[in-house]
Amino acid sequence: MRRRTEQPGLTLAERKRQLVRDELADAALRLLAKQGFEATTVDELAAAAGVSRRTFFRYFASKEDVVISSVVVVSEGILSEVQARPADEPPAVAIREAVKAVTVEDFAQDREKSVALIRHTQRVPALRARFAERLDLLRDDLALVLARRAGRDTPVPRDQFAAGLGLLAFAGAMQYWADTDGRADPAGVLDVAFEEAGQAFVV
Amino acid sequence: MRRRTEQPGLTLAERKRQLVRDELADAALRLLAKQGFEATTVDELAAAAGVSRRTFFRYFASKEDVVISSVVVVSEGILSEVQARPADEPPAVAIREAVKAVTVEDFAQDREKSVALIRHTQRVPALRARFAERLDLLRDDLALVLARRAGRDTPVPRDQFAAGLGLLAFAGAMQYWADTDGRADPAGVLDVAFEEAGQAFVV
DNA sequence: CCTTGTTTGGCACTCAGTGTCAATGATGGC
DNA sequence: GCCATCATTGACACTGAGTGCCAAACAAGG
Repeated sequence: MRRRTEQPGLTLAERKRQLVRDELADAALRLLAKQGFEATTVDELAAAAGVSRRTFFRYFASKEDVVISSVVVVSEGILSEVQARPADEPPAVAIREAVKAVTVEDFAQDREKSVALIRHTQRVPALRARFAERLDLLRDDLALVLARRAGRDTPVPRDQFAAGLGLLAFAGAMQYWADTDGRADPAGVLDVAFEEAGQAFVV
Repeated sequence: MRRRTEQPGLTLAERKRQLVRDELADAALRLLAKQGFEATTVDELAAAAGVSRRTFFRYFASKEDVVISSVVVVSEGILSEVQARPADEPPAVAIREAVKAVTVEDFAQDREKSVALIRHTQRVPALRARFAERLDLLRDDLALVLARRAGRDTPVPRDQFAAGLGLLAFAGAMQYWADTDGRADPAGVLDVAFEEAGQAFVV
């Protein structure tokens, strides 16, 4: 049976697993920057991390997933942040502040890497597609969270649209931020993006 | 050299090509309904249309494309409709009416097939992903059209958000319409969807 | 030390997607 | 009617993603 042996709440095996995952993701980013996404095979990705091809697919479901995995982490962060915010806050504010909380800490960590990642996600068609897919799935989850905040157990259209527009603002802000090479203030960019998004259909 | 031999503006070769395309798409829809998307191989798709596997890929770039191709047609329709509308019309109205013009005629044509197509596009993960991808690409194009309508030659964030929100409304309306088995009035559904979308960030 | 459960690598396989080439079949000029 | 030309097709071979399966290596606890 699994046994807790460490304080951080993770077993040794789990931390080892995370180590391999990180190594795989890092190696992927490196190779990607050097030779491009489609020109890099899974074999190379696995070899660069000192692991077999078969093992690669035990950590990531697809080649795109190595890159997109960090987006998944951010997604989950956004979801729980929104959940944690006061229920009487308007959806736009809740989403904006949730995104702010997650990304500001995350992007400042390693700006170069974040910028590179966003760039690839925009420019490589396969990655852009996967990103769109992830945002689409996240929209559903986010709509559900918004519904629950409002006391509903199933989302109404407005929940869907609020979630969707919030994520449009999020993606737009990320893109703009990457376009400034990460020099702009993330929080400020997000404020502007959400402000603009709110005006999208206003005459 | 290519010669025009018919009035409709299409050469014989082009119409033959369209015929094969349609046959392929029809066969795909049939097989899809019977055995599901992932359980159907390209070999089967090609065989069902009486064509070789290699030829299939000369008509569609991927397995998903057979299904998504009709979305591409609608996309192009929406783009040119928006372009054709008066430039002083607010973006929300222009997009709404453009979508209305394209879908109402298109969906009424073959309601059963349209509903089935939307359902598959929602339920099959691979198709849903491709749909999200297409909407994402369409958003860029639509933003550019909106920008040009307003006298800009490159989109500002608000163009992006207006395009994005409009497509959210479009997708939401399609989904709702399919959920009513195509019994609801498409134009009415679209009006409601765009109205709701406009309220997404309103307190 | 032994047992039990997990991780790993190797192998084989299916299937999507692409390049190449030779055969076929229109189409247009003569 | 005949020939040169260009597009379409099918066959073959190949790469690369993703999966199932099994046996070896490796922890961990009793």
